[in-house]
Amino acid sequence: MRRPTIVDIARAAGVSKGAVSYALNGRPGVSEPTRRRILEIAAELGWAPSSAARALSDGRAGAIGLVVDRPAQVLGSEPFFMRLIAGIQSALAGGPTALLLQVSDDATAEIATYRRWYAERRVDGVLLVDLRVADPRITTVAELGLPAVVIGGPDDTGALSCVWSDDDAAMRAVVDHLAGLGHRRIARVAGPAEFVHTRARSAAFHGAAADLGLDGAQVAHADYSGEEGARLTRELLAAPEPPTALIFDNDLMAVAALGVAQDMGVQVPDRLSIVAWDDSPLCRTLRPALTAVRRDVVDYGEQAARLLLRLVDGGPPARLAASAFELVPRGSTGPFHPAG
Amino acid sequence: MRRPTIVDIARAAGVSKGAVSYALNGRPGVSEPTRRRILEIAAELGWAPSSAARALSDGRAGAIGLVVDRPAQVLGSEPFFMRLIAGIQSALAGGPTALLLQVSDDATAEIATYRRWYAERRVDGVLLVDLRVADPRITTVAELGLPAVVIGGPDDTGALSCVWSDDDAAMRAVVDHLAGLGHRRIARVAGPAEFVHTRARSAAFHGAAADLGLDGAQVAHADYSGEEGARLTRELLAAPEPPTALIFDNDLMAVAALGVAQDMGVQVPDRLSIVAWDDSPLCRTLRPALTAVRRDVVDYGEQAARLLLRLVDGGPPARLAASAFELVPRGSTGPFHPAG
DNA sequence: CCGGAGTACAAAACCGGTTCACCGCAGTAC
DNA sequence: GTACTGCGGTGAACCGGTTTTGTACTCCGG
Repeated sequence: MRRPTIVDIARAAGVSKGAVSYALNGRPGVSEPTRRRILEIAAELGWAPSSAARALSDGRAGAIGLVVDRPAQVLGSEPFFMRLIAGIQSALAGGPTALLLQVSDDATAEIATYRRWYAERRVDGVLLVDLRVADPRITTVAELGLPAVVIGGPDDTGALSCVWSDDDAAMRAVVDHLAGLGHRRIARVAGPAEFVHTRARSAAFHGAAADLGLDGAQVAHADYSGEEGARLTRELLAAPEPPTALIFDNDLMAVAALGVAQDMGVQVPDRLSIVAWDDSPLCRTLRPALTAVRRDVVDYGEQAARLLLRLVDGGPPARLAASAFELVPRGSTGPFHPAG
Repeated sequence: MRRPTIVDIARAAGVSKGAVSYALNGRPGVSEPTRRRILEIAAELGWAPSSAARALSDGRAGAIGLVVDRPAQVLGSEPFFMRLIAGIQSALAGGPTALLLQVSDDATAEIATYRRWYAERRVDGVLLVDLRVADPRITTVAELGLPAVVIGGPDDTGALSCVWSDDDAAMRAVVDHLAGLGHRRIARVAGPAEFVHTRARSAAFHGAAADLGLDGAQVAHADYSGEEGARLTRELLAAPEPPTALIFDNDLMAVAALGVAQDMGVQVPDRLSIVAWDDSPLCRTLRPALTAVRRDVVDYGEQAARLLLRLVDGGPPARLAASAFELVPRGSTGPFHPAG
């Protein structure tokens, strides 16, 4: 049962290859009856265009690429990526474009992947996630002329298109929320400082704290692991004047903090408030449930993929703001009660 | 800066296309000096073979496909998939094969994806995950003659190759562990019954319980969400003679159980022991830390991808046992202490 | 000195599509 | 009646590789 080609269709219909191609692509050049006959035969034979042949002929790969550069361990516990991918898919669904995924282990390999994909004409464009400060990927894709959309930004993206989420506004909402509950000493346990979104949030954090006249605002950097989250929480709480509220860059570190607080006999939320970044089923499920900053990650990915498709199609570059963050207050935040 | 083709190389070297192809592929047909010259020029020009042209010519797509068919929400909170993908990647790393990923929302769409990938010659083979009872994918890929490796099994895989993990032995280890701590009434909160691995674990669970003469063994099915995990835990614990140990099919439901137990004033592990399936950073991080069943998921994916590559290369079908499960006892399991 | 084998390459066919150039024919304008 | 136009198609070139076939030349034995 060989896979049929347009030659098979042409033979069956008694026309030339070219006519079949016109008919199948809905272009002028064949009469209506002929077109119908060809389409019928194609359907009957179960024909689908060879992606390789089409790619070779029209110079389109029919695929976009995404490289995710985080350790496998971390990836597993970050709901963000899978939801992002689901969103990308929904933008691609039904269309002729597929998603090429690469999970990398270091930034150099990631760059090499982009170069290889470009050289092999495997992708028509790429999505860049986890933007770093002075990210070499920016210059690489620009140099190659490879269409790209940064998921993140809008700073430090060079001239590239991007879809960004307003971390600044979200962070201000969080700090407002905590300050409104009476907190004055707030600490942030962030991801690696090399990520642009980490810096953006830290800047927003300091800005909001300054605006509100909060004195004890401090930032500590971790690697998103529970271990480091626990360690930093312990250190912060052991200080002479410990913070009364902590803002974490992911849910896992917040979970670790919950455990540390329990070990140290610090009641949450009465003696310590906790906020997680990016809401997740886990945040909802924990006791106390975690106050979290939610955004529509699926939509985020969908918008990025859509923009990339337009870009590949020759559309103009753009810098889109994705749907806004939303603060979801839950049991892990509350007024500070010194006496427990 | 056009991407160089072998014609460019041929012109620069003053030889024919054919000679360049021979040289680049290390086949006889060109002299050593000529080969060296060609390779040098190719390197200098930064040449890489067009995947489309190669695919068209040798009938290989240079890619394998994976369809994951779970709701985006669930996917995000299951560390399994990302780690599996990381493993697949490490088998593909350095080679000429890429990974095509599809996140689907229903089984019908998944089947359609396989058919389309086959018809478009987009992939050389596929990986099947989350095997279902009487899974239509099995017959589909068999009918198409599309090389496939089932990640799961070894039952219900038809004639397909598979890489499986010994859920039976793992479950027996868990039940032994709990029985050794004195537990007699054990319940299992499982994933959907349509998954083969769910059934396998349930069968093993009942088998182990029977072997040990445990009377109160029961299984309840959920959808992996915290909500259902919480609901079923509440129901189970509200029974006249509630189980003293619960085994969950993922970590999120176990987290929910922890919360419910806390709400009901049931101490873990003194009055209730909890076991999670597939260890995760979350299990380590929680207080109490969750006793869990660990397996090397990255290796699992790597083995599956390797087997598929061999299959695509004409290798014989195989049914491989992946690296074994390991029970990791932590604070969530212990002897039953009626008096707290 | 000739036939046969082997070497090192050239030339062309092929994979399965798209697209361009051309062509016969009917209808129409003049 | 002729020239022009548009329609509906054919045939071939082309995309960038691989593979097959063909060929010029060298080396060797007899």
